[in-house]
Amino acid sequence: MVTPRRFLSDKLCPVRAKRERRKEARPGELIAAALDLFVEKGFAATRAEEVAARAGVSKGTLFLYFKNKEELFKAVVTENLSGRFTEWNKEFEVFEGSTSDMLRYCMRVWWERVGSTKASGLTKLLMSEGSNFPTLAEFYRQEVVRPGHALVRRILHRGIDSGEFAPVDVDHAIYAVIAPMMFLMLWQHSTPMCIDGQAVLDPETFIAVQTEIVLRGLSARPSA
Amino acid sequence: MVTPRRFLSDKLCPVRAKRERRKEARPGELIAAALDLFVEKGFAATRAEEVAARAGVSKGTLFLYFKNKEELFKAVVTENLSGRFTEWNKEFEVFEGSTSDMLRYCMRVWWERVGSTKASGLTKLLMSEGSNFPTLAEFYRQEVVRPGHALVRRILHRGIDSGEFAPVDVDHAIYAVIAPMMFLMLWQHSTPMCIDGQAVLDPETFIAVQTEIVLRGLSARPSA
Amino acid sequence: MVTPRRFLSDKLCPVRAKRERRKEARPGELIAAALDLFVEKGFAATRAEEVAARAGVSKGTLFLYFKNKEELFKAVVTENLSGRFTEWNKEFEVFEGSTSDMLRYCMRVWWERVGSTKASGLTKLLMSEGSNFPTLAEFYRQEVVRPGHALVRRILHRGIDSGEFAPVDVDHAIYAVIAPMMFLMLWQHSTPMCIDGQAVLDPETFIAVQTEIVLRGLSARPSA
Amino acid sequence: MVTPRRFLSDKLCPVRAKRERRKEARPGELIAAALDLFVEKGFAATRAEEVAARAGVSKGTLFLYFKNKEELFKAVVTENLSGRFTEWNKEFEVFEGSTSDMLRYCMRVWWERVGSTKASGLTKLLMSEGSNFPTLAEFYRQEVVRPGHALVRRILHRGIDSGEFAPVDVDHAIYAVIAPMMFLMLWQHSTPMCIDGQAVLDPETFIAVQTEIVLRGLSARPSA
DNA sequence: CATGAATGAGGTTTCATTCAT
DNA sequence: CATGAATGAAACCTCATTCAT
Repeated sequence: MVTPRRFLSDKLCPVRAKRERRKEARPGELIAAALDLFVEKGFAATRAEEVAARAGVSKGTLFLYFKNKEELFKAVVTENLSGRFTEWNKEFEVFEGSTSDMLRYCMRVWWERVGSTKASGLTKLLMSEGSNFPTLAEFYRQEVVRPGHALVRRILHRGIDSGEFAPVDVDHAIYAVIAPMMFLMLWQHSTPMCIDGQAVLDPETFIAVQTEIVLRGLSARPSA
Repeated sequence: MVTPRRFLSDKLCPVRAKRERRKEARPGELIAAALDLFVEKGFAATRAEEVAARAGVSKGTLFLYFKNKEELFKAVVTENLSGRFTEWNKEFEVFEGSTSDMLRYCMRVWWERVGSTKASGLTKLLMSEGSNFPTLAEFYRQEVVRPGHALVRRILHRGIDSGEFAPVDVDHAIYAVIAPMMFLMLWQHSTPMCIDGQAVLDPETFIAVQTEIVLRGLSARPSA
Repeated sequence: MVTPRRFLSDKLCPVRAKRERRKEARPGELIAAALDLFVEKGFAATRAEEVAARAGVSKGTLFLYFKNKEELFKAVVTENLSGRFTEWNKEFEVFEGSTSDMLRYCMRVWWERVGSTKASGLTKLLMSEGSNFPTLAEFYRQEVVRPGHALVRRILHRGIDSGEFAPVDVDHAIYAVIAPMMFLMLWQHSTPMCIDGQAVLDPETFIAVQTEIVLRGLSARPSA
Repeated sequence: MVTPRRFLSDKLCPVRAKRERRKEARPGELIAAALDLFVEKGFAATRAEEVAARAGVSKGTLFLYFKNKEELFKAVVTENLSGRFTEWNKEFEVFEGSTSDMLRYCMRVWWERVGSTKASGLTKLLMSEGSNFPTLAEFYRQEVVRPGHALVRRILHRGIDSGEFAPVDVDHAIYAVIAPMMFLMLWQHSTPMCIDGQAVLDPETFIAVQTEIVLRGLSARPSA
């Protein structure tokens, strides 16, 4: 993220200047702190100063790295969600095996890398506060929803093309795949709603079961 | 929408001054306006003055009827959610028929009277902002979650006692019933997340399908 | 500025409620305080809270009457400068006498009602800070410069049409009239530049002398 | 623009390292950049970092050469205005010819070396912001106003002593000489006030005309 | 009862200045 | 010498809540 102009002298001086190391680490630390707080309290209720404090810097420093709170939020989304789609797209390009396995793999990987992490809270945040912050909502749609849908769409097309899946309206079928993910994300970040905080839903089982249901629904050969 | 406590006396004295009737209607109008705005923008982002304006009164009047914003919110919850449990409990006490039908009826009635109304936005609100307003979260748990769970628990016990349902851990099974409701409420109030606002999920079908799935899961006689 | 809804009851109660009287007086008090401070310190250096304090109210009250600092400034300009042009235009429409006398009258009246008052500081302010606040500069151009030029232009045209003035390029001649005004305004508000604050320039003499010079310059009959 | 104090040694050692020359040029480059920005935006609105950037150095470097923004401003004034008085004083000491010609020369030279340059913006700046920065105002009075007045005063005394000028109160007459200069400086840096930015006033003509007017006014022999 | 003027704590953002490297 | 990361005081503006009328 930062152009390391001192590459040569760094070689000569392997113990990089502490200050400079911090400088490169700062954006990441701030983004991490912001992710925590945004997920915990929402966008509006998170105070810039608190993010800075959690990252161990002062108020002013935050604005040294991010023009304003919205840009900070966008960076959080980019770092934790949209930035990963290129990697995922590549994985799926080289995937060999049935499309059913591909979808299973997709769901599992999503759970491991997003659903079960704090990043899933960002989705909930957008659902709650999106209408109050149209800029953020639009950014999220462009950077996360659109590529996410595209990824799922590709899988569905692959299945249909190969004859594994019945030919359905892909644009609608997408939601059958995404709905369980959405639900899990919401559920996870709404535990305060459960009395006594009982953990009742086993997410991995839920994902597995829902995946099979969806697959059966999509299958070209109707289950007997 | 507001329980008219003086209904009878109104009948006896039909010429009651219009102004006085307005006076009695005030809290209800404020609650209705508040419901709209809370659901639309969330608790924190809703300004007291806007609620008052939508109810056609001045800012000061709002605080005449409700000590503060939190009390207003509690009134909204009471009026739209918790206040209805007594009525529902009664309905279910006199219900005759199989427990499966009872559950089907429960789900349908919930959808008609809550799920499809603005009141369902309150649940989403609590999920989003609950952690920022512990008092409200606690109030909601006591007034809505607890009686809601109790209602479902009673249905499940009835089914188990009658042999219709397999004997399961009721405290956990509750969530199987509630989860689809929760999901629908969240989904409904998060449409901005969908690209192009495609309406994809038919709520009534969703409820029906999920109900049958749950019933099959609960059934004492394993589906062949 | 405020619709007095209580006209009748005011009649019955001639000692208007103190609070309400204040309410109607507030904008004016705030504008007066703002004029003082803007002229004294400039736009950027004047703090909103200080304006409020000088008007005897708190920070928040200022923003009750003016959306933001720029709107406050615009109100100050409107109240003290642009609002007066309609009155002036009328005066000049009914003016009888030579155009030379009309111009003399114009200059004298300008000095009495603007040049010698704090309002003249606004012009200096715009000259200094206009480029930092393009919105304000544009507003001032539309609301003050344009009608001011129009007024002078009309006088010049009248003189030319009547044969008193030589036919000149009016758009340029305007500046011959305005320049002495501008200079006086700047001079007045820049006294700190004079050592020991010696008052050296007698404004009324200056205006009179400059007026005659301009008149001689405009005259149709060349001075012998 | 910067007085190269090491000029001679540079000649003796032409191969002096470029970096060192830069080092000596720094203050001058910073002062030049600061002049530009101060004149363009004013003192308060000019950001230290922007000055540094325009001079091609980092923020820290600026404060290496100038203790703070005020000292930087003083250096700008010294370099562009007060530093020149010694040179001018010398020129006038050796001036031969009538005092009228001396005054004409003075005005012309002032226009060429100050009035028409960016330095003239400093005067406008002080007029606008002087009251917000008393230290700077005082500095300017001591370093520019005082020697400027002294210069003019000497010319007037010379004329009176030689019988060319009528014996007048010199302290007041000074302003007759200075006023046109001030006006031009203000006018020049306030173009945004003109509608459509019409250039109307030809400065050199203005200076020439005003000079003659002043001379006639000062002359010992009343114009016929 | 009803009003709406007034308050002031609290949040975001800017920028001169310092100082470790 | 030079850098630029870090600081924190200060300014603008919002809004829940109070209270005189």
